[in-house]
Amino acid sequence: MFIQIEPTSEIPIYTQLANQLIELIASGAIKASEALPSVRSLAADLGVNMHTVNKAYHELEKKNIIEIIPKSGAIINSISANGPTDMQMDLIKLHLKPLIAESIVYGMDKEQILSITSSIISEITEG
Amino acid sequence: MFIQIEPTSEIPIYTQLANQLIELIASGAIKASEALPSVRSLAADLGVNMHTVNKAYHELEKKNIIEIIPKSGAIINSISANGPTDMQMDLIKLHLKPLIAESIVYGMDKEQILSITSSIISEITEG
DNA sequence: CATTCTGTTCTAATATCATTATAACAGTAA
DNA sequence: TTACTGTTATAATGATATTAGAACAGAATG
Repeated sequence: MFIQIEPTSEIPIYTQLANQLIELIASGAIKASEALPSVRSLAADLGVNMHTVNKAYHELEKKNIIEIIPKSGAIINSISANGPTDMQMDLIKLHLKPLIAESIVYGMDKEQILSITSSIISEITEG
Repeated sequence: MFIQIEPTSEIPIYTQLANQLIELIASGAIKASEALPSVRSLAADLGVNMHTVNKAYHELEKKNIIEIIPKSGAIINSISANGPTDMQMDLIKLHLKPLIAESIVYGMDKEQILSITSSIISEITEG
């Protein structure tokens, strides 16, 4: 499990962790029905508190990305074949919009924005 | 100035404000060399504290989107003709990556992601 | 020149969030 | 039965976010 936490980042540790787990799933490095490490073991590996990891896992569960089985562990849900739900789509757009607006203000045009988006997708899916 | 603040949002007020100002600039609703309202008047309009607006303005100044002239006011910088600086580009990518990874996990493919990105750009630039 | 407006700075209080630390509990797996 | 699991509870600490009030000094305006 290749995860790197930066304790001094302005991004909360549990968010960094959730984001990196999402990237690992998106890349295929972790696959559906596989189990995530226990909150205690991952916390020990990363040098953070158990509750911090637990919080990250519950964030992923809220997004329907993993399923937490009480007193047992967490397993990864399969990637939706139907695409995102309306709610998922709305949240993605909500967070995407300010970033795109910022890109425009920085002087990027439509082609440039689509180009870096495309390159990030390749970066994730092709490693 | 069409700005809507949701006090109960999990997104801090100063971030909501900064984001909406960025969108107004990206859309052309506010143009370069125009002055932003004073922190006191905008705070009164929005029903928030002066310091909250001041914080939003300084966020925009850190991003080189506006220039704050001490004891005078804030004016909007012109959109960069050279495109983003390396630092600006890196930050955009850093924040874009987890969103794109999340989209992939939700079952979106490359074309769908590029499609909604394109639609958001149109939404911003064409109103 | 005097008034008003401006951002700046300071202190202060409150609320929320993030993180860590222990500890105990109850279900699961070996 | 033993070890491991997520759950829950309490507590403390530090950082943020927000509001409030006040004073200061430069800028704009009449």
